[in-house]
Amino acid sequence: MIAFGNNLRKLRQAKNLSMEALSYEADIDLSQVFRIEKGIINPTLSTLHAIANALGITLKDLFDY
Amino acid sequence: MIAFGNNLRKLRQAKNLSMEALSYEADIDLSQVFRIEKGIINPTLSTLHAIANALGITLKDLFDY
DNA sequence: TGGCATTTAGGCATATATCCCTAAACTATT
DNA sequence: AATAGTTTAGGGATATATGCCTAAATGCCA
Repeated sequence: MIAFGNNLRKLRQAKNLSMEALSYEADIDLSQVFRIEKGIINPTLSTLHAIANALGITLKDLFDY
Repeated sequence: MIAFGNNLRKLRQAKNLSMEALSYEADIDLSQVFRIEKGIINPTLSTLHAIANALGITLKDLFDY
């Protein structure tokens, strides 16, 4: 989960998105983005899907690390 | 979520595993496997990770559909 | 047809993901 | 130094994922 969070941060920063911008695009709460990147929580598939969409990538690519 | 469930069922059957066998290997409840394949619930990353491991594939491959 | 494995179904309790909130800490940039 | 943007942090309420249980329905093979 921590590995996934690190990868997400990398992907987000590569698109020059702030956590707030990503949370807006994905329609998930900023606190969730923070906790997911930190590996504090264990996101659900729907949240992962929303994040992938907001990043303009597929779920498959979200896990390509 | 339903699409993911259908794909999971395909992957599981391709390995000739029953839901019960997969639930045992992944150490998750049989009722969860059923509900995930049916798209009734929204699994967490840790559950998805356990399923991928039990299938002998990566998370990336679990979402390759 | 009978029995066995598998899938489908639902109820209940517990853990926790998610949302909404406030606010502090950190990082530029001026 | 001061302001603005961003990240980090945590508390509380609600929704729901998960585990455990029982049992019915379905499929399959002897």
